Amino acid sequence: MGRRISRKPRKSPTQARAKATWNAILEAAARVLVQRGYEKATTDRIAERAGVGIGSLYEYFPNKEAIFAILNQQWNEERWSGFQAELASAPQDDLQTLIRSTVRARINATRRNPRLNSALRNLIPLSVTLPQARAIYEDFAEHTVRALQSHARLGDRDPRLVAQVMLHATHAVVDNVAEISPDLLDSPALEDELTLMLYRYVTESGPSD
Amino acid sequence: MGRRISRKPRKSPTQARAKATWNAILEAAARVLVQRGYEKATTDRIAERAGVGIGSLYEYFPNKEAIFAILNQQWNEERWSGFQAELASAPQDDLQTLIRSTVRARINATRRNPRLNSALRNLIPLSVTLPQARAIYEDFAEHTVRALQSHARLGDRDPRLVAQVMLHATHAVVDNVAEISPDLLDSPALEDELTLMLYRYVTESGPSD
DNA sequence: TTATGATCCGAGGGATTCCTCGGGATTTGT
DNA sequence: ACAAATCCCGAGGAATCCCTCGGATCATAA
Repeated sequence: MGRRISRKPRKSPTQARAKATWNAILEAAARVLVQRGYEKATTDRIAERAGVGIGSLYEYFPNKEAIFAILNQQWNEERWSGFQAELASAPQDDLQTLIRSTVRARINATRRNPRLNSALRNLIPLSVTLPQARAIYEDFAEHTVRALQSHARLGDRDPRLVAQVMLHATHAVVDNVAEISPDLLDSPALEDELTLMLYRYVTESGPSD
Repeated sequence: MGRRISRKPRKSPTQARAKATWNAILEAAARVLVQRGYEKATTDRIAERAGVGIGSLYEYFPNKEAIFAILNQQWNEERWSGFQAELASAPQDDLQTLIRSTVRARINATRRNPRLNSALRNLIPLSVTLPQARAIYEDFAEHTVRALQSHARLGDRDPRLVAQVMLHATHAVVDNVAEISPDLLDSPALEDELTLMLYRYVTESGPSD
C-alpha cells in the first residue's frame, strides 16, 4: 500500500454542497498555510479547519501537493486578471503614466493578500509554479518591449533585456516588500519611487556613459 | 519521551576530529538541502551524506532546525564579509563607480552559491533569519544614506527612503535572478543594467515631477 | 418509493521522521 | 599506563503524516 503510488483520479464536484466543501478545503488550506507554514499544514489539519472529514478531502484532491498546486493556480489567475483589469483602464499614451499604472497594478495585485503571496512564493516543492508563471511572464515581457519601442528613448540598448530588468525589478521589489514590510504596500511612496526609478531607467538624457 | 521537549544543551567540539565531523555535517546539510529541498533533507540522510552516525549528529545539534539555522548564519557571515571586502577595495569618490562596486559586490556575494542562497532564502520556518539580517541591513542603509548625501543630487527627496528602495531593488533583483536564471549572474549585463538604473535613479531630477 | 449515484466520513495501516540512550572506541591528561 | 574526558555510533521508540477503504448519508431520477 505504498504511499504516493496509486494516484487514482479524483472526482470533480457536481452537486452544490460538493462544490462548497471543495471551496472550504481550499480556503482552509490557504489559512493554515499562512499561519502555520507548509510543513505544519497537514492534510488532517486542513480537513479539520475546513470542517470536513479527511476522507472528503481525498475525495477531490489526490494528495497534499495537489491542494497547494490548485491554490497557487487560483491565486495566480486572480492576480493576473486583476492586473489586466487595472492596466486596461489606464491611458496608453504617456510613458510615465503607463509605467505608473503598471507599478500600481503590480502592487495592488499583491496587496490583496500579501501573506498568502509570500507563502505561495516560497513553496519550492511545487515545481508546478514555474511553467505557468513563465507563460504570463513572457506575454507581459512582449507587451513591455512594444511599449518601450514606441515610447521610450533607449538608444542602442537591447529593449528585450531592459524589459527583463524592469519586470524583475518590479516583481522582486514588490514581493520582497510584501514579505518584509507589508504595510509599505499601502503607502503611495513605494509606487512613486518605483515609478521614478523605472521611468528614469528608460529615459535617456544624461551626462554619463 | 515526547519529541522536541527535552532540548538538552549540546556539546561544542573541542578535539580536531570532532570539529571535522561538525563541518562534515554542515556541509552535508547544505548539499542535501540544495538537491532535495528542506522537507526531504532528513537528519538521517544528512548524517549518512556526512559519513557519520545519526548519534553523532545529535551530539552537536539539538534538532534539525538548529542545523539549518547555523548553516544560514554561516552563509550570511560569509556573504557579508565578502561584500565588505569587495567594497573596501573600491574607490569612494565617484558616485557611479561606487554604485557599480556595490552592485558587483552584491552579485558576487550571491554568485558563490546561488542554489544555496535560494534554498536558504526560502526557509521560512527559520525565523532566526530575519533579526540577524535586519541588523546588517540597517548598518548598510546608513552607509548608503551618507554616500547619497555627499555625492548625489536628490533635491528634496528623503534620502532614507531612497536608500531603502535602492537596497530592496538590488537585493531583490539579484536574489530573484539567482533563483530564476543563475547563469545571468555570470554575465556583465546584469551589473551594467542595475548600475545604470540605480545611478539614474539618484541623479538628475530632469524633466518630470 | 426505490434505485442509482454522489457525497461524506473517520478509524487505522504503512511509511517515515526526529531523536534518545546505552555503550563502545579514541584521545587527553597525569 | 590508566583514568577521565571526549567522541562516535546505530538500533529502535514515540510521534506524525499521508492516504485508503468500507460503509453511512444524502440527492436525484425513474
